[in-house]
Amino acid sequence: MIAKELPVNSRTLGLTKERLIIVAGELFAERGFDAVSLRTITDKANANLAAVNYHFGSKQDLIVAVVDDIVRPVNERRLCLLDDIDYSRSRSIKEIVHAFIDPVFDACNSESESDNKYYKLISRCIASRDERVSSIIIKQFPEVLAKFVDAITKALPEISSNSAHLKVMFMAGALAHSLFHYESLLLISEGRFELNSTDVLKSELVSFLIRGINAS
Amino acid sequence: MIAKELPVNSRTLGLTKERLIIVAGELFAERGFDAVSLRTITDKANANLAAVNYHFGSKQDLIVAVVDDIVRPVNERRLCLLDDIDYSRSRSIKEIVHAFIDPVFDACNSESESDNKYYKLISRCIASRDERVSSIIIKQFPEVLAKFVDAITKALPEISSNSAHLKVMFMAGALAHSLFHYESLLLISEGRFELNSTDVLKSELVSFLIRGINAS
DNA sequence: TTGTCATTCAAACGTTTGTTTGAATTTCTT
DNA sequence: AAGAAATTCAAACAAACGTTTGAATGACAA
Repeated sequence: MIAKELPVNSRTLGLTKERLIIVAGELFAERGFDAVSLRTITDKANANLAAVNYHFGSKQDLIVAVVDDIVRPVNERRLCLLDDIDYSRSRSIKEIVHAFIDPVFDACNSESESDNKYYKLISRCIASRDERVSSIIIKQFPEVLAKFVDAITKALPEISSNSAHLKVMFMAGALAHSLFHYESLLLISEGRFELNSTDVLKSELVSFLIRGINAS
Repeated sequence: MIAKELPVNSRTLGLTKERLIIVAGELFAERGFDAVSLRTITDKANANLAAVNYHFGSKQDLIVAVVDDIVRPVNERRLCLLDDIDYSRSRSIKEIVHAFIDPVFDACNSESESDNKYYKLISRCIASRDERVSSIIIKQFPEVLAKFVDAITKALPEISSNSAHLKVMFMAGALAHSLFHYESLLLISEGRFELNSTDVLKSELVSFLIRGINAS
């Protein structure tokens, strides 16, 4: 009843399961976790309705699988980049910001398909206002938060722990918000805003955050 | 069938209607617009289930009423503060940031009751990832966005329109994110973060944004 | 008081939701 | 080829949802 171990044959290994994760990710990104029904997912994935419960156990477990697959490698890469920082240099704040930002953009760009879909999905994860999603994030985030707070404190010994905590939160908010509403900004600005590449967004964001974090 | 004009008697004017808006606001803030059912709202408001459809027409119209009542005065106050800025002074960026931030904190503090509930609700509005909500916001936001972009451009003539647009978005993201996750930061940080007053949050946020926007 | 309107109420409606079931089918092992 | 395991499938389930209905209740004017 509950999903067993991995399938036996590698040729058909998780074909349906993988399709479900991909399609669910796209739909969750565009409409949100609540607004997408299992029937919508399974229809688009050419799978049977019961496939979700067979492979994942429940819709909640599908959400966990989708979110975890996205957030975990990003956070691991963040901590990896953070370890390489030399705090004796004056550019350490810049490196801290990049350690936080780069893995997200890299993950998005590595997904050739579905373009901005992935940006929206990952931003839904970062800034989720949904208990069922943030409960997944919250398991990984304490370590990430603590290490970035430590990093900022090392780079800026004069600021308080509270201030460092808040700076990380401001950084996460600016990142998630711009990733998610980046597309609609094109519409809202009524033609006065144009952006052909996320590289511009990223560089603007990085310089914004570097200066912001350096604020006393 | 659909709600008519204002009730006749001022003594009973909108009593149930007002209770519904207040209770709905609290519940929407805490759990989100989707996760709260009409039955939950009407139960807590000591009203009949049909009261929502009678007074507002539909759940969507209730959401519109709740969101609009919160966002409209904030945006009006923002534009008002923006008009008073003298761009010949060097502190104009600081005033722009305050024009964007202050109305939100003022609105939250004016609500004596339900404390951080109001912060979460308004942050759900600012950074809503729900089409049905953002469609309400999007009606007011183009004007607000355009005027803040103009203000930033006046204060920093050397930056591009794209850059100004992005700075507004970064500002909104940092604001919304910190307002919403401010409470959970106390838990995530595992005791290493303490904040007894939102004044500290606000001042840290303001200085963060001022420096960030001044980034070239 | 009578009549009219606004409001409340209990009950039911039709839909959609996630989930479960048991048989059919496919896949792989022996 | 035969049997076992994994997977797919159509169908149904129970629960929750927003909405509607029509009668009951209240308030107020004539």
